[in-house]
Amino acid sequence: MPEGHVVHRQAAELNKLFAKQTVGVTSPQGRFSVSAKSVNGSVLRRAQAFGKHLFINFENDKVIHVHLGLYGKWSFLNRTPEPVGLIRLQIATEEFCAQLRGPNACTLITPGEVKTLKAKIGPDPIRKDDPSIARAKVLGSVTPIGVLLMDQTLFAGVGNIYRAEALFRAGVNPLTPGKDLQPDQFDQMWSDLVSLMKKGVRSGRIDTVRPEHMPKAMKRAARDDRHGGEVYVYRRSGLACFICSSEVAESDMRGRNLFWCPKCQK
DNA sequence: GCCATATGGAAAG
DNA sequence: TTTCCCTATGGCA
Repeated sequence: MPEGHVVHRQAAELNKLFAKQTVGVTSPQGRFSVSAKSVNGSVLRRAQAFGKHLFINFENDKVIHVHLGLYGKWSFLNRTPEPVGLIRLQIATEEFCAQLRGPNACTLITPGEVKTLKAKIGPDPIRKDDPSIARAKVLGSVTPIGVLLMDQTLFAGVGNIYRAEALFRAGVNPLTPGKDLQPDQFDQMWSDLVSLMKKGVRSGRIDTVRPEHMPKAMKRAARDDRHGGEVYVYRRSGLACFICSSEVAESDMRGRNLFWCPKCQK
């Protein structure tokens, strides 16, 4: 259940363990067996992340495309254990093993399909992509910025946590139409996402609380910590805002949980 | 044991 | 706009 920073870490981990090596590729669960066979025993060239999409390149132009969706998960091990649970894809050498469970997508695709997919992925803050086209679309859109931030053609790799936190840090109400944003506000949020998400790649956590607010954040209830970092509003509904002490709000936005501070984000 | 929930996205209606 | 998919986990009987 990752956002973009985790996918970039997973690509790096796959490269560290397997790049340029001959690997065993299997599908203990069976659902990916036919495709796994076609790359089993071949050389894994490299893995790369674009937003939340992962591409694992093998020799002979074979590519496995993985998207974790809500439930997908990678495990990295320094041995190959007996399969536990439903393992869609397993990549292994004598030394290391990577296991993939519950992905939204795990398919063998052609170079043409890679191209089509990549063309649909918007600028990724972690890749330092140029956001100017997305910027123009956002600043001309009547759609709420809270919805736009989840649009992967505009902000690749941003998920529900980074959305909530970037909006909070910018002091922007999620319902604000894109066209009502000041251009400065877009630029500030974009550069904020770049630094927050790159920090996330380094640490493997989502930490968004500024140093001056950390004392309050450290006193939070344990239940807020499920995502593994320190945040202002994500999953903190009903609790006191670290800045103004009013209750953090929660609602549904296009089928996803939305968190924000009604006072700090007018 | 059963049920609700989750950092997502595509397909169906 | 709603439904569906995929899996693991935590809370509660």
